[in-house]
Parts: sequence; C-alpha cells; structure tokens
Amino acid sequence: MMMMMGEHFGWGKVAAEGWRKGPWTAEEDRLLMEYVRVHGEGRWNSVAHLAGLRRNGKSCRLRWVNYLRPDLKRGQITPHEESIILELHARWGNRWSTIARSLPGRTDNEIKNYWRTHFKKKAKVTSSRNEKPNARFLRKHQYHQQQQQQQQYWELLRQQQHRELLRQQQQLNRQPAMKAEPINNSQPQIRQESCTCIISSFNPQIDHDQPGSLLLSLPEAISMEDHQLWDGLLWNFEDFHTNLTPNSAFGKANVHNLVAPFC
DNA sequence: AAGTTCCTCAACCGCAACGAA
DNA sequence: CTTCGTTGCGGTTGAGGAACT
Repeated sequence: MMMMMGEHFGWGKVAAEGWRKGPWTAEEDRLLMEYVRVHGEGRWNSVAHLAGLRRNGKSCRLRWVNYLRPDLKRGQITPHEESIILELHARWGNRWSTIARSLPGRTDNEIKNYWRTHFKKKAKVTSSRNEKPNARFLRKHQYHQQQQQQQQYWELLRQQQHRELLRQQQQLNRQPAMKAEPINNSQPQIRQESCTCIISSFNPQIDHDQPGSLLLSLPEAISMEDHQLWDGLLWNFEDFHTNLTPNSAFGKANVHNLVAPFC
C-alpha cells in the first residue's frame, strides 16, 4: 500500500542500491523500534539485515532520532523554549544539535525548522521599529503567560526525568547483562545542562556571586528596548542564582564545571 | 467554492569528523 | 600514515494542510 502511495507522490521508491526512500510506514516504525529495543542505538548500518528493513542506516538513525525516540517531547515549542533557542542561536549560530542539547526532548531538526519558520520571519517583521501598542500589549501578556508556563515546564521536566529513570530501571531488570550507566536512585533531577548552557552562553567572565550580573552581561548588541524580547530568557535568574548554595544540586562548583566545556 | 499562496515538518543529501583496520 | 566505513550535522526539498483571496 505504501509503495502505491510512494509511487503516486514520487516518494517511497526503491533507490538504485535497493534502499527504500520516502515516508515511513507504521510497520517500518515498529521494526525499527523493535530493533532498538533489542540491540540499542547505534550500528545503524546493520539495521537493514537485523530488522528486515529496506532502509539505509542513515534513514533509520534519522527516523529514530527525530521521531521514534521515547524521550521526545511532542507539541508546540513553549515560549520558554523559544527564548532559549533565541539566546543560544545568538551565541552559536546554526549549531542546531548544540542548541538541541539544551532543550530536552527536542531534536535539532525540530529546532532548525522552528527557527526557519518563526525567527527568520520574525526578524523581518521586527526590523521595523514602529511597534503598535497592540503588539506591546500582546507581548506583555505573553510574558505573564510565560511566567506560568515556565513553572509548568520545570514540573514537566521533573516528571519526564522521573519516567525516564523508571524506564531505564525496568530495562535493567529485564536485561541484567546489558551494560548500563549507574543509575542515581536519589530524587530525579532536572537536567543541569538546561540551565548551565543558558548561563554559559553569557559572558563566561561574569561573577556568579553578584545577583544581577547575569543581566548586565547581556550582549551589548541588545538594546534596552529589545530586552523585552529577552524576557523569557531572563526567567528566574534571580531564583536560580539564589539556589546556588554549596549544598544545593546546583552548587556553584557544579555550575562552573558544567559551564566550562561550552566556553 | 475554487484557486493560490503560505506554513509546517518529515525526510533527503552532501560533507566532515571520527575510529578501526 | 592511509584508507574505509560509520555516524552526526547542517542545509535543503517537497508533500500536505491551513489560510487567504
């Protein structure tokens, strides 16, 4: 059936090498998921033989990474995520995979697509500085919504981490022979990269002991007028900073250690 | 209602980096 | 050191649906 559809749209045909191309069928997805469940990620070129898929390794990897991975987050990019994307893109440019690492559950492809459709367009629009009062109101409104969504976001992250932890443990119980990273049994924690990447994207010289110094170290290119656009980015920096006690999960040493690789 | 344009996103391609032989 | 296979990344394409005229 899929072949028929493929032929109709010019997709799904079999390449010269014998590989199928075009949209994936439910059956192909099932086979790929089964393959990963049994063999784990990697060795994509052996998928064809071992899973009975007529897809090349590249195609399988892409399908898994962008669509089938269980930890993927579905749904719209939140304003919080959007601000992270904005900030990280300002720092790293089109390094989508790097940006994606700071957004748990989002893929580089997703972020890349989002950027192209939203910010490229937005850049054109906001180039005209004459902003209508209506737009200002909307942005303010959006900011308040963002504050609420941010709280929900952290809660979701916690839950997601917790689910992942349970899943890994279940997997371990099923396959005791498989090698696996030691699992921390303590309270599930939010991915630290999520926070540290944002912090590191500012001036690495900033004084983490000075509340507010993060804000002051914003790129000079950003005018105060544009700061509203960065509202989402500056979420809770005060709170975040306050929590950087030596005993907390986000101890200063931790932050510095984690920040270093990115600077 | 029909035609056209715009938007979104899955998937492909080419290239570069990396590691093993 | 070189070659070759594999993997990951970023850019691009195109189908399909939504929005607009």
